[in-house]
Amino acid sequence: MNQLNKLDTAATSQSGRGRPRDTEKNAAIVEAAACLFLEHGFDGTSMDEVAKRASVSKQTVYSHFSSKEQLFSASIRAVIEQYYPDSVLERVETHSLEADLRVVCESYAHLLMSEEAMAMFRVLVAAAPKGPNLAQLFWNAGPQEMQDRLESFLLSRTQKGELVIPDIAVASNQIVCLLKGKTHFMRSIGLIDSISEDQIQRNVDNAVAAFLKLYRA
Amino acid sequence: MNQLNKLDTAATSQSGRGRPRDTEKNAAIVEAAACLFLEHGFDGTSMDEVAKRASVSKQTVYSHFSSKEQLFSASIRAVIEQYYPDSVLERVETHSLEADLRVVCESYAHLLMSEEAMAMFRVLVAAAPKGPNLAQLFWNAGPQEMQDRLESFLLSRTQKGELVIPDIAVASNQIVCLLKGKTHFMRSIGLIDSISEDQIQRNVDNAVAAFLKLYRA
DNA sequence: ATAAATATGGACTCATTAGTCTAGTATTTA
DNA sequence: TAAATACTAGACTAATGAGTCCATATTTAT
Repeated sequence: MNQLNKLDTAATSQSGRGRPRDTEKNAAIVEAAACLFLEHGFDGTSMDEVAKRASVSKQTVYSHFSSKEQLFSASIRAVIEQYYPDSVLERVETHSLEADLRVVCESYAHLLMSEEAMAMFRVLVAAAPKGPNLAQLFWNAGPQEMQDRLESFLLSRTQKGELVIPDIAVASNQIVCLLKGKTHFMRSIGLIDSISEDQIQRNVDNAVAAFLKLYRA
Repeated sequence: MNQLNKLDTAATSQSGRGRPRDTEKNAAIVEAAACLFLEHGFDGTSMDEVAKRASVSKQTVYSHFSSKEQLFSASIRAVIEQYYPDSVLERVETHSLEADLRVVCESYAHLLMSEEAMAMFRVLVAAAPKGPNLAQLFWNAGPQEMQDRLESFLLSRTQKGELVIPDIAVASNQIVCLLKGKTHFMRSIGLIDSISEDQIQRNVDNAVAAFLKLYRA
């Protein structure tokens, strides 16, 4: 299997003269590829399918992206980039600690368990042998970002004296783990293929309760 | 992709007459297949490789297993069956609650994070589209089994009055989640490819500390 | 013995798929 | 207007891999 390294450059030349590449077609290709890769994985997606879905000739695909690996990389990157976990934290109405914590947890639980996040996770698991580049990218844009915001939330509540947390990094990690529960694992291996709002709420309940018992001042 | 259903019968006929199938060859095939599937996944493993590795002709492979899917299923099943999470719980010397809990957690953390468990997880994630059969099998033999034993341990300590646990199922789940921490996730996507004893210990420390704070009488 | 089954190794079919090539058309800039 | 590049449709190459076939040898029950 090809590694997915720094060698991953854009396709062909790009000097002023001649007809420029069609950016809409480029977008269509990336969009189609992202969709197919996320649904069927790397091996399960053929370049012909991508071309067809993007309503573009196969040659055009290869004119924009030099190889399947490169298209894969670009597509996953694109998905990750547009994947802004919106910052609930800045919109939290300060009612009570518990109420706010609940809002944050609910929001994160939905994000963690979304169809898109699960699909991304599965694809990255399958792509793991191709090297850590994509995984790193995803980690920074997704989980790490989320964790940072969570930590700043916890920090502010600590400074208010509402929480007492010896190690904030550990604490925010615990929240995430508790929110996933066993559900994330079970969905990953296809043991269950959707999650009910009910189940999410149960996870949130347990996480919030446990967290408050651990760290409430 | 073929589903992996009940239709999964053994290969050909099996009536008294004629040369019987060589059970050693059968074992060699399963062994080779299991090893290759776990290392390279379903798509990444070819039947020729399996035959070669088992020192057997390709035809023999097909005489024992009617298709690649069936061989896959049989191999993974075999691995799962020989996968007895040994019962630390019955060998726990009753010192203190904390000491015993620590032993149990350490043992489970090592199991959860073992190369074999991670490989199995990755394979099952990739095989998820083939249906929940294998996932179910794995779940029952692995995580579920582990959880049951953990619950009985917690129950006995509850009955001794050392712990106060409103919902034992939830509690044992929490232990497992805390033991995995973010490490399991990161390894799944290949962001890190091995785990240090040190990191395991940190996870155990955190899990035990949190758990005792939550449930100690 | 003889029939029925397995085992071997290698050749074989057939489908899929990444990637290339060609020939013609459409755009864009110098 | 001419050179340069992009886009299209489809044919093409080359490799890979699942599954089959065959001739031959071996093992077993009747």
